[in-house]
Amino acid sequence: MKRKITLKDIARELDVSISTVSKALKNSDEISRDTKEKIQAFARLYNYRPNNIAISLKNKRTKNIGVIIPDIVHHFFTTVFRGIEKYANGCGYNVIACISDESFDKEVINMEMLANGSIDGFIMALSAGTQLKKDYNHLKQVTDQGIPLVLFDRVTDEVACDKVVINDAEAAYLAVKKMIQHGRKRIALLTSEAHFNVSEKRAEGYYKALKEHNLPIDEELVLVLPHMYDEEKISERFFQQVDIDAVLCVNEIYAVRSMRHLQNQGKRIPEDVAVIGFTDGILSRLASPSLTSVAQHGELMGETAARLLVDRIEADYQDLEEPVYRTEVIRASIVERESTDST
Amino acid sequence: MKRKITLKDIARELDVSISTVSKALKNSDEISRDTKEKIQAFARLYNYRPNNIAISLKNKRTKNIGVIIPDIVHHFFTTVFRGIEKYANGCGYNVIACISDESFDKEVINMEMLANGSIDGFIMALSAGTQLKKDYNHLKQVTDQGIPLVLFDRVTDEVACDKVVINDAEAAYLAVKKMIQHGRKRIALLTSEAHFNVSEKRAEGYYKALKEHNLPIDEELVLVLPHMYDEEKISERFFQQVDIDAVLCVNEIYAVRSMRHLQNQGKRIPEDVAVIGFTDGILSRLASPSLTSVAQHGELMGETAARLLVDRIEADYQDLEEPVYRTEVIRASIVERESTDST
DNA sequence: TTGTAGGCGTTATCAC
DNA sequence: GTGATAACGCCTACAA
Repeated sequence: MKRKITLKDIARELDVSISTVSKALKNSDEISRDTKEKIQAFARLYNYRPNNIAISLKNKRTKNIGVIIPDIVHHFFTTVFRGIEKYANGCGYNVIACISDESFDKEVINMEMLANGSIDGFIMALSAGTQLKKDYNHLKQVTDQGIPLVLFDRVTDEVACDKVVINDAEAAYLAVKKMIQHGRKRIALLTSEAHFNVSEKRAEGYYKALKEHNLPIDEELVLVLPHMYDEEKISERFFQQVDIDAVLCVNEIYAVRSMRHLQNQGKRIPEDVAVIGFTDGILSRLASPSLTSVAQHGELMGETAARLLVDRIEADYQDLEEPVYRTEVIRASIVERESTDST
Repeated sequence: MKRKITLKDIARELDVSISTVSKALKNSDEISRDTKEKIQAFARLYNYRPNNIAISLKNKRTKNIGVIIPDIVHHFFTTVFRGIEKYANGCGYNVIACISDESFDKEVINMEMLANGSIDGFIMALSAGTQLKKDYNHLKQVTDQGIPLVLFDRVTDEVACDKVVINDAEAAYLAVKKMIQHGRKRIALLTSEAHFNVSEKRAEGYYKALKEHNLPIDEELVLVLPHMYDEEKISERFFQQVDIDAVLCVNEIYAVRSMRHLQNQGKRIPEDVAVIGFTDGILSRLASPSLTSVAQHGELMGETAARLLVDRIEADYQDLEEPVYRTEVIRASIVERESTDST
């Protein structure tokens, strides 16, 4: 087992000083050709690699990005993560991932863990717990220390930082509008509890579309599903009770499940009921009928967030004066499949 | 913007030496009560946190684990990741994630990036590219340097290290056997190219079950799907040509797609054709009919891998002599749903 | 009880 | 051309 070799080791072996070795390996022209060649050959032979940790300490930058997401099982976060990873690796950054599990406490712990020198900046989506508690002190502490932060998807106005969001309200509006234009009149909304602020935005778009087309707003047609609790049964009962000809669901899981319940009741999709979901993931593609859905372009979102962050990290050294924060909007698009009327 | 505060800052402000501060914050009883209280109060006020990087450099351990997975969009890897994260965080470790994207080159680059001091150990599943190339030098280099490595799922005998696998062959065997016992006679296998060694194992179990029950082995019934290339069309044609009463698929995507093709041909599931998939993910649960599938217990797999790794990392300091590597087998189980005959 | 000094691995500055 | 020195932030054996 050959241990890691350091500059010091090389210096000792070759009987030169550490700084000579350092310079030689950087091909500095302060060093004679002979010495450089000797040192470089030796380094290659022993597979010398500079120690990242030491470099981090010296440079006060780690080339690591901390990512905190609420959940990794949801397709959307997974694709965002992938986008971040892709862009970050391209710039020579590693991605340190933490999962808050929708919990405020875990989010705080993870942030503190990473903020003490492990990373150069954060990318995160707020956990449900945090949104519920409306306590953003851990975020403020981080930004106060001058650590760049980019929020995506689940954001808040309370924290000054760069943000990446999708035009949730508008996308929902367009989806509902599309169904209305195809003659649908009784359109249900399946959403999750309001403290997930994206759900709120999507509901907003839903209501707006109804109003604009003079359709009555019937709260009976809106189902707010509790998080992780008996969702299946509740939504099944819901569909037995309401009389509808279309549904908008705030994620693809709800949408696929809705289709199942409706089909079990003998309804045909899309003839009797049209269905649109959010998150254009694998579920939407493989469902039968395949699901029309709002693509959130998670990978692009991740790349954008990573770009904003890296920009901020690398600019930080130049101007220290009151930064102007940006909010980038990723435009969602509707992918039409079999669960809605073809145009 | 209050910058990060260091021991040195505290020492200067309070006019004591750095080591006094260090000791006081560790509550050493070398330091007088008075001094300790003064220092601790000050540290709390300014929210002092030791710099992880400096500690890593000093201790030569980072409390980071590097995880390299081929893909994060597949449900299985996601759940494994989650398991790793869970266990690791519980022991105070962070998880640095890299995605090899099934590419040998990216795998090598990621490993090198992390091996230079960023992490205390690796957990990984081999990329398809690596399995195809059969070049494991990057893994050997890592283990040679004394960095602990745990392989999971996609492993190789060529590298001496801890491993976590599932009993793939046996699970496939049991799945096929179950279908045979229900009277199925013409059982197809949908698998992926052989260099994904798990596919090979699963095929092994398939053949074994057929042989044991004296069913003819008909290569016409085995479809090897190329990776990412026209999978959909190829499998559709396959189902049009063969006459079968059951299918085993090596993942849930294949399985759900198979059901669709079969249903489109007017076949009823499970009456006409029984279907079993691997990976008991959300697709299996939400498919209609819901899919009987082989649960790989990814989260448990991740936890197990993390446990092996942490054990190894923390033992490393005691005994340096030829370690005995372990291979843990996670037992897959069959989750019965609607796509097979109920017992 | 407190402080000094050396070291972790690297780089940058400056002297020889 | 080469080398000594200091510094990044922290820890600790040892000296005072």
